[in-house]
Amino acid sequence: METRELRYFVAVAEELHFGRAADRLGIAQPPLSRTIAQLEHRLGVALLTRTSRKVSLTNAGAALLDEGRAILGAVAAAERRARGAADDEPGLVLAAKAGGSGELLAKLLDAYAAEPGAVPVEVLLVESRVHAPLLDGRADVALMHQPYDPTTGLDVEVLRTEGQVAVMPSSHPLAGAAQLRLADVSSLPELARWPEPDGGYPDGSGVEVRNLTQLFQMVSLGRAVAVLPEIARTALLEGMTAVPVVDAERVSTVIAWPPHSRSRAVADLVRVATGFAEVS
Amino acid sequence: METRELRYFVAVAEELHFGRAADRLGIAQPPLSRTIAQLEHRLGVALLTRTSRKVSLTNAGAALLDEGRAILGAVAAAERRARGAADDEPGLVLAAKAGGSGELLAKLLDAYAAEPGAVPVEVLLVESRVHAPLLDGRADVALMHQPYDPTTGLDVEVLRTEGQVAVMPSSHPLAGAAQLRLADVSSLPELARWPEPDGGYPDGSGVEVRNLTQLFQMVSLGRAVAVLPEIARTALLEGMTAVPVVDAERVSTVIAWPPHSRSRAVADLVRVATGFAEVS
DNA sequence: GGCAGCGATACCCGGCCGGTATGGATACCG
DNA sequence: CGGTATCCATACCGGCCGGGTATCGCTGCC
Repeated sequence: METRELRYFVAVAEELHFGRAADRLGIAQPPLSRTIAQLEHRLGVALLTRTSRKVSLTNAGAALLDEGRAILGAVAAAERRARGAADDEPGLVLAAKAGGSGELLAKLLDAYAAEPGAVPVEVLLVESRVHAPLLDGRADVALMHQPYDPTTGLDVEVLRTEGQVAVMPSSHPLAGAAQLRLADVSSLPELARWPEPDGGYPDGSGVEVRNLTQLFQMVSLGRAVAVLPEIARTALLEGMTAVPVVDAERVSTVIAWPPHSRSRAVADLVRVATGFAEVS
Repeated sequence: METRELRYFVAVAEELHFGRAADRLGIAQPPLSRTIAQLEHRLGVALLTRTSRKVSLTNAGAALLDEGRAILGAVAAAERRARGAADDEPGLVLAAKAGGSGELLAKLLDAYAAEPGAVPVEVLLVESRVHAPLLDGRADVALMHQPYDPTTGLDVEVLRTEGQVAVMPSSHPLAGAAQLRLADVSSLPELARWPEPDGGYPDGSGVEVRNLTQLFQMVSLGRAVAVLPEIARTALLEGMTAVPVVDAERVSTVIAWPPHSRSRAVADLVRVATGFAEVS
């Protein structure tokens, strides 16, 4: 199976339309049809069922779509990393969620910079989907949060685990409580909504926010409530209160890297991170 | 980058010899040289340094070799799984180390079989390198042991963690001890040697064994000593003694599966495994 | 200095990838 | 109910590229 075939198949499987897929690939439709047919023939299984009006995936097709996407990502990552490794380990790229664990990040960078043999670390701040830059090779390491960020296909080490707090305006009826349960909060109409992995928002009446700055502004305006890791306490603004949510799932801050990364620098960074996470 | 190019590059990088690599690939040497040169040109980096007497890897080449092997494995796995998914989820293949955690395995199979919607489970017993069948698609799930088996690039759940014991002939001078430290055992000349991941054996004077049956036989013959997870106690033969090694690293039995495996059956099996591991 | 080994280069051929034109099936519409 | 638009498959053709053989150039080594 060649990556060309895989690219073509993924395009068709995503569009479920040969014409549009061919368009997206920048080729004509007939060669695309032919290539898919050849692929199916060589695999010995049908990947798509097509009537002349509708294309849909078979089981085998669905499986191949999943794996194919991962493979194409890995190929892109391999190319990028091979190019990057050419100029003698020029530095690391660390991805982190903007506004995430700022203090931990700062400590990590400082501690690593003090290591003998440390290389320059570039920080790549992303709004969401922190794992994406790891999978396509734009970053070498990432700080992520379980269970929020998918860590599938990555190697991880847990750095810190913490409970969660409900962050709300100090004027909120629940702000006086010593502690809350998830049920108290989850049904609130002003519960802020975060983007799903696909970029859309879940249903609900709360405001839609994309990052912590927006959220905090909304909370301080009295228009939102959210459940966040305890560390968010350190960033509270005027007029905001945090109340522990005792039965909320515990959140782990993890450091993650792609498997098969034998880079000395990544190994050092992970060691430093896990090392000082224990004493702090 | 096409998988053909990657296959060719990996062959050359492993052989460090264009002629032998071409032979292994079943093609002539000139097209191979040309393909590698094209790949380097497109990537914009040198992957190999060749004098007319010696071929060696550059940094970029070493990086690409690692990732390339993983990608080729993933491609093979994708093909196999696509073929497998064709006949409507015919069953699961579970890989486990032969003689490993037999009792846990039996309980797992029983518990899963009792689940509603359970599919037939085929057990693939392997001598070593349990992760290999997962990576190339021959198995869907595996029981592995951390830190012995590499779990890089896999998703895992820990099932059980246990200490280790030194297994030795009852006649051994240390057999009377209530407990031992690693230092007491690691320097023994009769310490059995296991294959490394590459199939070779480490240096030492102890016997070379390939599986538990061989090892136990050697121990009962008075010719070997080994450090094993506690569970090995249940399988001791006549004339063998197990003594706890208090400072040995704790060993975790984990259930592992390839990332991006959305199969219902795998999810069920993992749930069952983690569920009863807690109560047992 | 001759020779053996190895990778690079030169050149040719055939297959395959991509293009255009067209066919056949199906849903939709007047 | 026939016409039409849409969409995938088929037929056919041309150019590129992947693979082959022959050979060159370089480098250790006896």
